Amino acid sequence: MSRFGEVDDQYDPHELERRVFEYWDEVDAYEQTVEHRSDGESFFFVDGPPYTSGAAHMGTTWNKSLKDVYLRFFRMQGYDVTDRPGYDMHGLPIETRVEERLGFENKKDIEEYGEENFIEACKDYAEEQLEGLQEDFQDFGVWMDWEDPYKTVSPEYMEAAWWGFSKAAERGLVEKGHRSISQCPRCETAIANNEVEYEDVEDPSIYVKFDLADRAGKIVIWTTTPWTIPANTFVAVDEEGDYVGVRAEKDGEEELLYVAEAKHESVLREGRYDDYEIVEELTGEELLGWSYEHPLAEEVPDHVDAEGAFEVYAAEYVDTHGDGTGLVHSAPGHGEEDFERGRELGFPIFCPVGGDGVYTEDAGKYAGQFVKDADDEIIADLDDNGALLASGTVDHSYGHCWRCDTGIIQIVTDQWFITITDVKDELLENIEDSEWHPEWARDNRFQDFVEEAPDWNVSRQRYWGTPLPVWTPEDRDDGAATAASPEHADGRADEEMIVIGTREELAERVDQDIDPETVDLHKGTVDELTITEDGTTYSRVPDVFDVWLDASVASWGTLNYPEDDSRFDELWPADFILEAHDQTRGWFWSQLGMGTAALGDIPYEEVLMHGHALMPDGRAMSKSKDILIDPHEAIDRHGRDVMRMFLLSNNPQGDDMRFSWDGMQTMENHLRTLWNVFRFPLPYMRLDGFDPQEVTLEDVDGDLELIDEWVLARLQSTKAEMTAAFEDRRQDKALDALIEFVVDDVSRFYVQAVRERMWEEDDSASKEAAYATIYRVLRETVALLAPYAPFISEEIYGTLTGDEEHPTVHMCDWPEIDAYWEDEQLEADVAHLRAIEEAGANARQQAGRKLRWPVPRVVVAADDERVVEAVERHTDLLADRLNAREIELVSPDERWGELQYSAEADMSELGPAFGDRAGQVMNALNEARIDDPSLGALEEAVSDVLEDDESITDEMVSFVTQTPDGVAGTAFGLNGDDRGVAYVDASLTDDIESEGYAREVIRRVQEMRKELDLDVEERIALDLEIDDDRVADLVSEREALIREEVRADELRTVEDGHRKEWDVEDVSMEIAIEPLAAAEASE
RNA sequence: GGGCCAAUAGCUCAAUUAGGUUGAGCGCCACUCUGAUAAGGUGGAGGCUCUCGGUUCAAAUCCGAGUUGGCCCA
Repeated sequence: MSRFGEVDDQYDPHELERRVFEYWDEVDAYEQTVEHRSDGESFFFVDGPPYTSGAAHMGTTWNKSLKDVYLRFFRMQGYDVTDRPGYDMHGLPIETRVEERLGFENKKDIEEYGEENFIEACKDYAEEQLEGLQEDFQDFGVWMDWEDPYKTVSPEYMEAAWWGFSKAAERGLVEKGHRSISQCPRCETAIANNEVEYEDVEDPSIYVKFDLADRAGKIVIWTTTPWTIPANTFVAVDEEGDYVGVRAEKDGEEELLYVAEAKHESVLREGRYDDYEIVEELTGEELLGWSYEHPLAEEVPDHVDAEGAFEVYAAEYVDTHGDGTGLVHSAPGHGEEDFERGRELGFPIFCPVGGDGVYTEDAGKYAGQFVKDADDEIIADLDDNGALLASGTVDHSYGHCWRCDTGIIQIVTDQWFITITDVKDELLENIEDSEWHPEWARDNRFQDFVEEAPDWNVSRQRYWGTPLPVWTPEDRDDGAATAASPEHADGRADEEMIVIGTREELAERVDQDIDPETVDLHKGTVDELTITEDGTTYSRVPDVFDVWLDASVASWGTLNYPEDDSRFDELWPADFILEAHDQTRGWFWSQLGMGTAALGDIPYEEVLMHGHALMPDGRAMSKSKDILIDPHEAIDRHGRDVMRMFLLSNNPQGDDMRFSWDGMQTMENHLRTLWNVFRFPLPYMRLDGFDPQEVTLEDVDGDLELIDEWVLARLQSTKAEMTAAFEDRRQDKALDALIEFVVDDVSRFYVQAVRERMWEEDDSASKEAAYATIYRVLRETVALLAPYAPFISEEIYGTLTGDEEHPTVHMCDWPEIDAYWEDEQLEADVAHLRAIEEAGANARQQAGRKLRWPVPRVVVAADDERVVEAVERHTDLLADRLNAREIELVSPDERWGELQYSAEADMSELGPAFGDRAGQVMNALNEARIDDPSLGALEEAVSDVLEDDESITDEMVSFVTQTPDGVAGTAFGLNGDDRGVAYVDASLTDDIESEGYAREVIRRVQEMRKELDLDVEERIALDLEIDDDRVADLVSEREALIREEVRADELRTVEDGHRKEWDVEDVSMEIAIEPLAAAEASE
């Protein structure tokens, strides 16, 4: 780009972004930036891989924008940043999508289609989705290594998963277990607890009476899963709970029922008993050992038959005040807690249900039925058997498969586990080694989650995943999970298993001949491989890994470790990761678990945890319900920089972000302001041939004016504030600081103040100083903005620097604070002056005097010395900004005449002094009006509310001036504290009217010049006719001023020019102008 | 059902680690200004600080119990 070249009049994000994309491509901006930092200190960032189903939504967009802003920031700070993006491409979600595409209903369809074909289809689908995501991310302006993303389906990445798992196995943390798990009966696989999604559904709610075997009466249980009754093995009670025996009467018949004392009324109400009477009070302990009869003993002849079954036992999971009856039907073949307790009690694990949710032959009468379909029949049978006390329905939340939305069932199957509960202490210690933003996410939420976490079931009975690298002896049944295999009830690891860690090891040990360089590790290939050692042949366990395991190894998978071990030692663990809060149960957790199990360490040092993107009305976005804001629409409406700025202006620490079109518009306005600030000095610099390399700020130091020094001081404190905010991981606060600087300080104040210097036609030191100042300000501002809005920053940078600096702004260093230009006092001074100016403008408006008209004087009544200092040091600047002929200062210990006073109360003083009457005293003080600002006068004015011995002290009040007639006054303050009052004396003199009218004329001529679209330098002839003779005289006194300002070389009658009638303060004027250039050119 | 977080102007958020008369930006309305300006300036409307209790002379702030939303867990 050529320096100070012509730029668009209007900020046009789409055209600009298109140009910048082209430019980046042309100069290999990304590659050059990476190369530029290749000698820097390493910074290891790991990308949490998005799942490759569906397009980028606003949440993903926010996430990637956050990553981009921090990676760019770290780069600008000099780090050599690892920025390899990743994609999570295996797993059930993709399988279900592909099943939908192919019209499959269940696993049988897949088997018929062919496992290998299905895996191929899944791979194609994932790659297809990846392309879409990748295009989106690039389109958002995110700079990562798009040429070489890590993919969880690549051989080297799958090897990283194998390696991690094998390290965990070496540490004895891998075992095959016979456990109660959540099973999706449609997908026919176990799913992890964190894949279970809870939804409100209507289920049966039944109360069942179990006949006691060796005594009179019945115990009553409650369940919402009638289909688990066939597997009932025992009933649990709370040992310390209170229970009652109730003699209940219905239709003339009496029954003796045992339930928790706290629940007896509600249970009897459910059973619609006519009357009842408590006949016995017992503790849970007294119920222990009571035996009962299985209510479906005949229907399920193969039911549990073991010593001690069908008796009452104590269990911790019983609550005598919760739902139900205080007696809990327990089936170790189903529920997780039942299973644990059943195993403690040494019961066989009876689970008459297969992985597809269909009852097996063990279920007797119900064999072959899907369990949920059997509920009605079971309820009817219980009723027939006289065991049903009540039957209804209940609305409650029940677990569903996260992908296909099928209700899950709890069954006991064989699964492979990483027994992270064995290293729970280590996990909790490792958490301490990580720094989280926000802190509470680690100390409360994550720690709680880890403390509660059960062993990690890593096996899935599916196809599209990383195969378990486990081989077991062929003659044993270690295959896909089968229900009910009581012989494995101890659930310990198989001593004879072989766990393979790398492809090389695989090639060495398998019987078949394979090439480790080219072997694909998916099921299609590895299922065929066997290992024969010491006369035993081992075959592979057919399961694949839980997809969370894939992502859990990203910290070394990103480095292609173990295949490539060149960087692992130097880089691992990750310096920084950044994801949304749902990842506490996901990636934050799986990485901690895997890192600890495999290497004994947490794989990341710093976590930035952001929230979710919500709809403008606060609802969660949901693609399936079509409740969403599409990032592409946001870009279409406002452009990429604006969308990024909006997203990045939100707090990234834990809080959710509400999308807002207003917020987007605001950001566009800010960028437009920046654009205007940027393009304002360009024509002047171009005209004067300003060369920032020749004329640096340091060269013009002696010619800098106060306002220049001030804006430079503000630039230093803005950099300090931004750097601190970035280091605190609050890029939103950093952006706020930058916007305030650009919009408030540079655009509204500095540029307003220097424009006249830039208009000067002759060369001047002051103009050069202003050029150098604004150049430095803009040059550093675009560097500060670059991580947020990389496109507009690039264009501005290119226009400012031409070929003199880096090819791209993103190679710049993060601007450092230059102590030389720091000036806190000046910043504070100007803050005071701006407050006074603002008050003065207000007072002017009250007095009906426009800024264009000078006023004879402005009186500043200062409340404190700091204001006095500021005004004394910068009187001229203040007079200029307020267009006042004179500034008069009234110091704090003086009074300006003709003023009245009131008092403002300070509640922090009144409170302790007056107690509960403080409010009353405050009101009296606020309403008081006195001529003399003394405590005595004030006390007199509020004497009604004061008691005899009470007085008002200095600390309690501050006096406030009341505006006298003829002068308008407005209080000014800083940070909410009053610092004084600015009074504008708006009286008129001939001289003032002369200048006022002259300025009115100038402004109208300027507007007419603009209407003709004249160049700034264009000379004109001016024709001015004013009806009012007095005003005409006043204006003619300022003829020279007018001619200079509007560049009127000639004052004469204009025949054919641009002519207009104006009404100025009720005086009508006729103005005509004509450019002289045309005439000159023709001569 | 449990845990964590949030709740302040129409919207987004502040309110100085530890109570003291609730503020800003955006949006809206009116007026005004304009040779960088789809800008700017001034004013206005808009708040039982989610509810109910408690502590205190005094609570947006501290404590307790709820309500709503988000996430997590069961």
